[in-house]
Amino acid sequence: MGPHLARAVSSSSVQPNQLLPPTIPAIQAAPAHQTSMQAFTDAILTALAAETGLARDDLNLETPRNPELGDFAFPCFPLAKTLRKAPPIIAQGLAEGLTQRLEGIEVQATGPYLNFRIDRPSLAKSVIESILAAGATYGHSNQGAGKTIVIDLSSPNIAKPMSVGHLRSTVIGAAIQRLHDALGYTTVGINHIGDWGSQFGKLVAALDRWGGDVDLDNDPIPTLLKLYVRYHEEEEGDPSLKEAAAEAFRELESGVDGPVRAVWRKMTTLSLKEFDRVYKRLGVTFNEVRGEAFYETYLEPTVQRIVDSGITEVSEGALVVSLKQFGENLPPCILRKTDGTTLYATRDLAAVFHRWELYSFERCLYVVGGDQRLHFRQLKHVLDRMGLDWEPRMEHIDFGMVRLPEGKMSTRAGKVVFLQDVLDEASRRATEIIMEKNADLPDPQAVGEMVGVGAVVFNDLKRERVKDIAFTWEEVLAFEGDTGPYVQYTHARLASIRRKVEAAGEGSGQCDFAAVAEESTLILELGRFPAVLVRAAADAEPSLLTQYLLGLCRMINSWVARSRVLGQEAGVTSARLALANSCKAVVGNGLGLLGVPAPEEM
RNA sequence: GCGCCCGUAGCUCAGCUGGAUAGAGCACCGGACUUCUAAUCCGACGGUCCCAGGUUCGAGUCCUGGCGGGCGCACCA
Repeated sequence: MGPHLARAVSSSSVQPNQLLPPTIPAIQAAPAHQTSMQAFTDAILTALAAETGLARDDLNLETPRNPELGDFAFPCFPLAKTLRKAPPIIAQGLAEGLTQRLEGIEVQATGPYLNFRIDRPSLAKSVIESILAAGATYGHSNQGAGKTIVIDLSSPNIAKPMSVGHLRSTVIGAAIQRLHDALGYTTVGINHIGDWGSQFGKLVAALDRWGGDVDLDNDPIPTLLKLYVRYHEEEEGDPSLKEAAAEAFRELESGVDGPVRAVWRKMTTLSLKEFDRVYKRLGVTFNEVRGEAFYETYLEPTVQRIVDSGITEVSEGALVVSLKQFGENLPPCILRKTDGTTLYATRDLAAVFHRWELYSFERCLYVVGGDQRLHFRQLKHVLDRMGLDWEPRMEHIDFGMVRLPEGKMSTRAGKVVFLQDVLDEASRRATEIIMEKNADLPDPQAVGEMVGVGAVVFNDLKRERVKDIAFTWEEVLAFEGDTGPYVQYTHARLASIRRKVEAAGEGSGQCDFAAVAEESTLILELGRFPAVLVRAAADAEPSLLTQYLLGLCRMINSWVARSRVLGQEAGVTSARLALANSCKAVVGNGLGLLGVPAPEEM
């Protein structure tokens, strides 16, 4: 079980504005063992360094496209210049010396490449044993020990239902957090709730005017949404509404704890309660759930601090930081409007200062849509102008928009797909399929929820973050091919194999690793898992993991279709079971990090 | 108008931070369930890697300029 699951507090028990401790890395963090694969690559690199006289860090191994050629390859092109020889000659020349230095690794020069092939049985033994020894922590490490990663994720606006668009920040952010947890970082997941701003003036004013007609306690969010839309519409013909909304926000921001604030507080509480139901289904928890309102008391000091740094100016009545030096057409960052109230940017600056002071983070990742690139660029430029050297640690982890085939989603215009509906439908469809395919399964509803929600989550994490997604029901409800259920199914089959073999009393003897030695592409892929996690975390790119799992499962299913575990010679069954269990561990760990449930049966 | 992001098979996407013959899934076609889950597997089909230059021993990958799509451009969040 990953450290992230050890987080003591779930969002469902969190009150707004409550400060909670960050996650603490597990005491018996993943063993600092060198992964099996690194042992081999290290040996090769050391030998190469010795043979060429070059620094190890300058040498790079790659994987041959064609696995027949070898397990690892070293292209000799870069050496051609310094050695003044043709790459194939160099490869030829190095091969002999390397062969002598490397035991159990075959070296072959193929044209300009040096190809390395690890002795099959030792590869199988080494990788499988190291996976089974690490179990649920295989791929984990403590490389991030002592470093804190702050992740700003999900961040819905209260009084609005979550759309499929909100899923992305939540699911991508949560995966990034789990990846860092697995690598031993201390992580702080912050849900920065949008509960502040002039839009809430409108809502308060709307409730003030028509609140008597509606029942807020029952189905609060759609009710609030309707009020908001109505206010927007009627505002056109009645300018007094606009003034009433502005007045309400001014009162809200003035800090007076009067009726306006009471209404606002009620909206917030009701909305958070609704959101928690979705978070629970997604298996997402936060270390801090904080509204923008939390930073209320930090706004003045923040503005003052920026003013004191001498970079502000008054332009057209507003207090701004000019960013002209970063681009002629770059708009300034506005800290305070003409009427004295603050903006989104002001609150985000207050938040990032607060986070820096609290955590001295290694990175502070904002998992926010790509439509806000300019906003984050501006914030970073402000930090830069203030001369803060930690500015590069603030990163906008942007992602593509979810669009409908007919265009951009708009809650106000009713062109929107609600997350709740997607999860419900996916869960229902999955349950239906289960009852049809696996009638004996005890709790089809529960498993259907795992598979349905898993499909939706996996689908969102499948492609590169920055790519836009055109929402189609057909795609989120796909359960075959490159989908979450495909990976879950692979896991369930492996679990089934283990159950059957154990029930038959087989597979407990000595492993004959030669029996699985030829599955080297699969085994090499299993060995790559730790490196995938490292890269996915560094790039804040969960799709590296989803894509890896899809490829791995293709190999696994192909192998399972070809070889049978049960009923072989004892050493063979044991070895195959060990391989199956290794596969199950990797798939299970991978799914866990993505936040996709890994059912034992489906 | 300016800026940022994206452009790979009919569709949705990979392509390991410049390397060997560009790979999957979906769709379509053909095959495999008396044996550990057929949400699977095996096979066939499918490509001017948007276009034009440039850098390099080598470019889908880097640079420049176009084209197409998306997003954004001071008192919204």
